[in-house]
Amino acid sequence: MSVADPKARQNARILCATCEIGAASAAGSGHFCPFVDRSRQAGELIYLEGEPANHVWFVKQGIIVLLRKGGENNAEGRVRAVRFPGSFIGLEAVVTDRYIDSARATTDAVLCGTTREGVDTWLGKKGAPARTALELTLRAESVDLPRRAPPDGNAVERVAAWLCEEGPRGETLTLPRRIVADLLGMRPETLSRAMAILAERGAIEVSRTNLRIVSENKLAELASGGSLPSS
Amino acid sequence: MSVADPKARQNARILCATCEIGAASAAGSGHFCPFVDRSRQAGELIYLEGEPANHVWFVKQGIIVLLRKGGENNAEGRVRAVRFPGSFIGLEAVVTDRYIDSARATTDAVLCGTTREGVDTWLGKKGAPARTALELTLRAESVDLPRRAPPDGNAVERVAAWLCEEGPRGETLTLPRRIVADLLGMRPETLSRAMAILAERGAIEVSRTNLRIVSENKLAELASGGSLPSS
DNA sequence: CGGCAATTTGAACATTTTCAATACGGGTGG
DNA sequence: CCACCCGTATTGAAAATGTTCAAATTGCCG
Repeated sequence: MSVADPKARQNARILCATCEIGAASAAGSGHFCPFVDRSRQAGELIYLEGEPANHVWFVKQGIIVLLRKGGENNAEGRVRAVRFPGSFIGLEAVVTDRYIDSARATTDAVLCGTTREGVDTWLGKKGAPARTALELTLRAESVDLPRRAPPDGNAVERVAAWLCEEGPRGETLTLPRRIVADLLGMRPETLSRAMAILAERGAIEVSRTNLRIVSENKLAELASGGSLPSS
Repeated sequence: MSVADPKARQNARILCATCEIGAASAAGSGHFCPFVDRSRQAGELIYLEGEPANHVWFVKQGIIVLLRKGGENNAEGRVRAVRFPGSFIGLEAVVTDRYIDSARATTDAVLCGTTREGVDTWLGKKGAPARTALELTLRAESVDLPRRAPPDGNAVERVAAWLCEEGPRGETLTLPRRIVADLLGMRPETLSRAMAILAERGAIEVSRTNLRIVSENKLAELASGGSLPSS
């Protein structure tokens, strides 16, 4: 079969001489590259979801997984994406205070890192088109909720978790149920049943066209599997 | 409860006078904004996954859903994300030839659009730091496969679809099964069983540590529910 | 060579999907 | 302004699917 040697990309290493970041630095305002090499061992945690986003990294070698737990439940978070050499990780630092995922090296890795201020300077003038586009893109990505599947909790828990996150923003509550169901990785019928249960438990009030959060506490509790499961 | 009026954001409209894009344009090389207003009706398709990415849009008003079908199966694609005023859609045009999602207005909407060349000029010099970062971010995003869930097909179909997309790149084949399972929205045990079935059907060969694609055709067939389901 | 961790396998159980039928609610035309 | 229609949302019951938990296997690393 045509699969390339699996080790090839894993061992590939970006050198400063040929690095896009290095090249960009020469073209940028700073005229020098603020990123500094740093090695990580396989399995090592690079940063943790929710902690202050003080650093941004560029992957030069190795494979990094991004995990997101979203709500406050499920202990460790699930893998959301995989990053290879040539990608940034933690770039959300440009638009948020805290990391939106955890990052962990799955192989020995070489990362080039700099501080939040470092990238801030490196990116050039705020309000420039490319920088504005970058920020809007990162911002959109940071509120995208990872596609949820049964391993993330059952239907009721996922709906409750979603309402905890999205509810306060209030925007998505008017979306057609079919769309919400898609986002939560379930069928409209399942969403409907889950909302009926949340309503029955007094966490929300639903009509066919409206949805009102009655108790954020109850919602949070149900999101993490609380309340008697009953039946 | 504290949910803002649901209609508020939906009817909010960004004006050129206060638009980030407009402001950025003044700061940019072009010194004028290449984006032009265009209205869309609720339900209207804005662009289709896979078609040439000739335009980029900025959402000024309304709610847009992004759908992705990924493989060749499931007819219409599932909602992957929701975009509100203040976001770009179709910005992948900067790094790819074709749209990676379909976009559809769920409410009446006002979009500001320009051509691929338009943004290209607007973004400023290629190789500048902010632009490089933008491109790397978009590229990473465009290969991210959305977390999968049962509505996307059963376990066997999802694994087969994943192998069809990722297999040729070969990079992810070496990832620990537990990580792959997470990405596919299933438990490691379920992944294991699914791969056993694919192997039994002659689509792949698996050992505990290796995975080789034997027949891409069979894989594609199984990805779309083909072959006798048997049991 | 031995121990550990990841993967595989098995069987019972829980959940979700399905498919069909019903009930709404908004929009249309009279 | 009201009756009627149509598509979306809800409900029900059976079937399919995935999860769970435990046990066995295997490969890797020291």
